[in-house]
Amino acid sequence: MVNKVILIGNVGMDPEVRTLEGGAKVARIRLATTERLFDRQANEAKEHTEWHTITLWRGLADVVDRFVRKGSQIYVEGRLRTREWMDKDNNKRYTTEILADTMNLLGRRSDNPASEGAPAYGGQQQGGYQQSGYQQPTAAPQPQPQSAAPSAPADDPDDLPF
Amino acid sequence: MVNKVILIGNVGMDPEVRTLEGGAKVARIRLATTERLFDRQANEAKEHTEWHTITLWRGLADVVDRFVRKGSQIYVEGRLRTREWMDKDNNKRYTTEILADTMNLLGRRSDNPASEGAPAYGGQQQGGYQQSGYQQPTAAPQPQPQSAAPSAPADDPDDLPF
Amino acid sequence: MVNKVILIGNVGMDPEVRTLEGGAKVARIRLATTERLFDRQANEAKEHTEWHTITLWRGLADVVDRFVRKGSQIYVEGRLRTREWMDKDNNKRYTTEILADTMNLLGRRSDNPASEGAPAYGGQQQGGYQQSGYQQPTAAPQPQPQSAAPSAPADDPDDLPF
Amino acid sequence: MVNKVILIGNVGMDPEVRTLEGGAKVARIRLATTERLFDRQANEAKEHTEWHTITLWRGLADVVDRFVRKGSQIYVEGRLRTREWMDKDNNKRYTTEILADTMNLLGRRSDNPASEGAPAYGGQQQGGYQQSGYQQPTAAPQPQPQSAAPSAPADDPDDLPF
DNA sequence: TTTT
DNA sequence: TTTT
Repeated sequence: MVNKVILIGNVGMDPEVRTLEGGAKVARIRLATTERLFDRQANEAKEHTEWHTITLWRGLADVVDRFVRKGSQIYVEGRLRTREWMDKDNNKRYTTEILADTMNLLGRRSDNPASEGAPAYGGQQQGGYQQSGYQQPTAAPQPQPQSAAPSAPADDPDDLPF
Repeated sequence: MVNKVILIGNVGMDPEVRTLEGGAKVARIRLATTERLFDRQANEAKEHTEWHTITLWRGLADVVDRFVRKGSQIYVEGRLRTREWMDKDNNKRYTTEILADTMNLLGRRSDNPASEGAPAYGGQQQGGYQQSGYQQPTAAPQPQPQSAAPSAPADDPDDLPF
Repeated sequence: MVNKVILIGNVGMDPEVRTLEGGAKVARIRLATTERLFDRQANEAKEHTEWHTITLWRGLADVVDRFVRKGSQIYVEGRLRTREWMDKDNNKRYTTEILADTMNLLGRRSDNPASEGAPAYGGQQQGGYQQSGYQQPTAAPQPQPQSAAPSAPADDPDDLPF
Repeated sequence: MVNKVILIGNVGMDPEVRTLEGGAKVARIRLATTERLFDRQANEAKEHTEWHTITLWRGLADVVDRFVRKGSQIYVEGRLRTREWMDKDNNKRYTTEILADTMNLLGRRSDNPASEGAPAYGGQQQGGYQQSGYQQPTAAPQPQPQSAAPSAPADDPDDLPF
């Protein structure tokens, strides 16, 4: 009932972005998360880097296309998805990936490798808002770097009848 | 940029549910989460119960109305929201609540206090599916107990061009 | 930097539990999370069940051993871990699992398949506390069902100097 | 049973850090999370900034003391905690805060307002490791900027008996 | 009170 | 005010 993944890490290589025949955009990212852990056997600190494959569709793929590069630090929220495929020897193989529901660019805009020589954004306010999700198929054109689309209904807490 | 709350606990009293003039439904729940912690000063285990106020709108409020009762065990995902209000002495006061984005009933259906004398659901499979969110304004009628609405687009991993 | 998985689902088969030569206990669980999604192509609702493999060590493995069975509904918080192994044809293969940091049994105690014919717990209060984590190597003997160990320091908010 | 808050935002002012008589360090941070939402009534996009008060103890307070400043972008994982207090008119008042379990500095080191004129860290690699938690009272000296302490036991997946 |  |  709940299948949630939350990652913060650095992108290992420039993302792959494709457009399907039907017009849907898909992006794939390799993301590294590094943790320190203590090796009980060796009685010493070690570091472990885990590499994640993340798939992003439509609006999120578009944000990736425009703003994510090798080295970008990002936040991803999504779900685990195991795909089944056949290898060259016709053996069933499984690959586990993260299907993204939300993505945010982290750090300052100047951190972003994609900001070098990037489109000017005409000095606009550009929002800096960074929540994005699949929930917004009707997302307006997205001039903001680091952003996909509005995320939530504005149910006014002042209206509360309690 | 990220404001996320994840709670699992027990409902302290029957929820309040209201319908606004405009027709929108709102529900309010008091949820208890209990944790054990170790009191360093006293050198003994203690228990702390935290009480949360959760606001749920529209489809989620409807699920609450039908299936959540005092004693229900639920999963809630949402955001922190601090409301400002004036007390009787005209002092500014603040109240922090959780605005729910998702809610799930936990446990077996028979656990659910709302299941006593509940509508029969015609012996249907009932799925046990429990994801629900505000993202689905177009949610079909929801025959499932423990559920609000479909949660996600079915981007087919088999279509992946990678 | 952040590699977090949060799952709520049902256990697909009785867990495997082993004790290593060094004395450490390990458990492995297969957990199903089911979500409903809407198939855009077919224009119809579908259901997807994702199967997760979860590894739990020491105290958590012990709780699994005693209280988790096929059918149990559990909450798991952990990290993604990809293991590399060689298949029979000497090909490098990868398997992605969840290394658990926390586990909770959900629902009422009577829901728990392990509660049938279970040890009596001497009519004790039994706590019902369900937070558990690897952080507590010094966990006291754990008489509580559904529990591993205290989870948190009791830094007293009343002591706050702010 | 589960009371979890995950925040990513910007620090609104320099943190307050205190040392209690017993020697424990405590820090307090005001953190802003901004989200865009769509106002259904006004039919227009709006922005909402939520301000959170975060309390951090011991090792985390120390990291805050050394590396967090007004403007820092941070990741915080913690729990909701409502404190009761008396106002000047002897009325019971409640304040909800986040008690941090983990904190990470985000962005590149050069982003960090605390890095200006900061201690040199001996030209070291700086690691970029940022997991930190209360779980590690025995943390070794922490030469890394952006870090508190090792986070996890290194249960070796290669040892798995499955 | 932050950031974009 | 819940639950164990």
